[in-house]
Amino acid sequence: MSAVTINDVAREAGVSKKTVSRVINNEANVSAQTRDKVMAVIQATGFKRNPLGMALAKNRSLFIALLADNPSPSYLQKLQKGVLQYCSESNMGLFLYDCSYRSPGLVDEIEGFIDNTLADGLILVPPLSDKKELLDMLNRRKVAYVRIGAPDATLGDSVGFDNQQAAYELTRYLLRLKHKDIGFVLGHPDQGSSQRCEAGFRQAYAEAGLEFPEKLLVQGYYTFQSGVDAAAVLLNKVPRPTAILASNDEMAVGVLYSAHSRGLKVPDDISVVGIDDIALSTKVWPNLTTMRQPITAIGYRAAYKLIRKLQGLPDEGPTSPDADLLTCELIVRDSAREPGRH
Amino acid sequence: MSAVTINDVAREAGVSKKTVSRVINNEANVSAQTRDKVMAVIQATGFKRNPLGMALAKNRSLFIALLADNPSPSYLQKLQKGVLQYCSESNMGLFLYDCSYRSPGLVDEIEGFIDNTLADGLILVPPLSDKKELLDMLNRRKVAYVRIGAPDATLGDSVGFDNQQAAYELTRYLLRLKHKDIGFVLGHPDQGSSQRCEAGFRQAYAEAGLEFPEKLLVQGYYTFQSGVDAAAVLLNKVPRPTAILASNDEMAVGVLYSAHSRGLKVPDDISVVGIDDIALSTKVWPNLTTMRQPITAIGYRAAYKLIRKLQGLPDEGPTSPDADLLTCELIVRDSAREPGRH
DNA sequence: AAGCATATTGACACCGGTGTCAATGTGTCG
DNA sequence: CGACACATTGACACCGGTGTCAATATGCTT
Repeated sequence: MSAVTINDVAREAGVSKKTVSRVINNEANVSAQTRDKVMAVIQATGFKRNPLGMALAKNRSLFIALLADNPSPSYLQKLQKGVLQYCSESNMGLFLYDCSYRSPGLVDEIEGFIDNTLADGLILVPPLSDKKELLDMLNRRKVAYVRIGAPDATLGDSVGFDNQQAAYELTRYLLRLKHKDIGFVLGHPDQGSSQRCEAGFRQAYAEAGLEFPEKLLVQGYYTFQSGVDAAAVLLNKVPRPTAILASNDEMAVGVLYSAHSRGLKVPDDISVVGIDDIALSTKVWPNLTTMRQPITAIGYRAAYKLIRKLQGLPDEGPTSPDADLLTCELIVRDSAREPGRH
Repeated sequence: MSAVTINDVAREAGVSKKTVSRVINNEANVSAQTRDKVMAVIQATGFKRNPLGMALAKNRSLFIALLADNPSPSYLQKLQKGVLQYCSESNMGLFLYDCSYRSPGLVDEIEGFIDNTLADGLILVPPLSDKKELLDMLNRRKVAYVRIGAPDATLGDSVGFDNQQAAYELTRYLLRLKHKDIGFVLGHPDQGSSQRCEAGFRQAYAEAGLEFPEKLLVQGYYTFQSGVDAAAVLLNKVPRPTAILASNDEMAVGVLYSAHSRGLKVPDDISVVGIDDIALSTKVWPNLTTMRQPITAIGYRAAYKLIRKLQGLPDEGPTSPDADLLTCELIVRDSAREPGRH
């Protein structure tokens, strides 16, 4: 145990606790002489302030929590990494909490979690970040939070990326490759991102003056399995689409799997593309062509926003209104090419 | 904020704080009448005890931390899930801390983390769980921990699974399929598990009365990329091995990738098997034949052991000496078959 | 040198619980 | 009925910090 307390330091330095407190908090109005003396004792004794004592006194725990249900482990992993990074830099602890989006007691469960940990703030991962009842509870309890996902002025701070843009550009890329019959795998119907992706597909078709292939739009749920299932439907269509665009990479990998398992070659027989660029995307063969979402950067920025807010410090990041809508980037790899060059 | 404190409850119920404390801690020697009265007030007010106040008073934070560096995200994900599950059940918070095994300041960094969070105990994921300096520091600081990995009486509590057995059985499976030239991808040389795997390979060959193919033993590091690289070496051998066994699935997936990218068909041209059974193993094509390690169960049990110890309660799990060495199971999927049936 | 503003410091209460110990109340026994 | 064991309860200090405010020291003005 870090046995040495503020009292020990005070006694040793011959000053009051409060003065030591002033020194360790870098407060003004401490004479240089006193400060040096106290600092010397702190150095000598190896004093570290006890976060629990401080938390109790300040009514601020110095912990934040990452709340997630688990659509794509690979995505979460990257996000977590970014969050953790800023937490380390700012000496905040990160709690992890897994919950089930569909659980009926979800809001109560999370309320219990907050009571148990007194986390100062939360980072909400989709689909939790769209859950109105949850946000209501947090607002009522005055728990700070930052949402991962598209900005929505009515829902509070968020950091996300532009799904519509991503889907739009990716569709344009496929159209440019001369694909016309493109199958689309939608995301989870409850999540706003899914609708924005769809809007992006449609926008690209509209701009190209092509009719949108309504029959090739299949529901997915952002999971690997839903990608497999959606592909099973699309690959049975006659004529078969020459390319499939999934709303995230987790599903795109499912599509890839489905194609392989019925003997199709990717990209010779069919092109497959996704959105996100998760670790998984470069572990499958062929590597996935995708729109890169800066997931780790999003996690980092979300933690930054939350912690700065908790500290009462201004957000000193980029100040443009779109600063929290990070941009995507087309990553061309090996899973898509022009059709019919078999 | 959970505005209602123990003082409010005490005032409302007309008893002392201490009596309320007794009630919420289920202590003996409180009259039924008093208990009921206090309980009623607790119900009515929705009182929840403040974990920080309690932590400070008891000098126990009610948090544990999962310390990991990150060899295989998919593995960590599963482990984390098990740990989280027991934490939820026992109302403990779980901190996450990412660190780099190779960082020279690792031990100090972790010591700083402990000072910052006052975590009661740690769960150490390999390769951290084999790091002697780290364990020494934790012992000196009297921080409780449970290691994930093979039992080693000199290193403290651990939960793990029997790598040697896994590698042994998997090798036997390949030999039974009539493979003779099997390439082996070792794990990280610093980790005990890697040596145990190797021992398992050798044991299976020895029992079968076959000479062990020393030339087909290639170093890996438990990462995807190291699997890709090791496979590149093995697939260039003449004659080419008919099967490759990687010491974990993350590397096996790398092998799979390597095989695909040079136009080999799995399992027609070459069989590939791994150990662990992570989520990734069923997202690639073909699905990986592997030895299933009950990763989530290991995480759960590790959290159980740690938390029971912190609570001063006995470990009521299975009492056999091998209780913490969980057994593996062969999962036959599509990545291995008899050689030469092309 | 007196008068005043300002810098420095510490005493003390407080955050929300728990531990110790003494002060009661209650029951049993002789 | 007195003596004693034991159950019940509360007063108070304490865990390790921070906030408030008053006391003292210092510097500047006139």
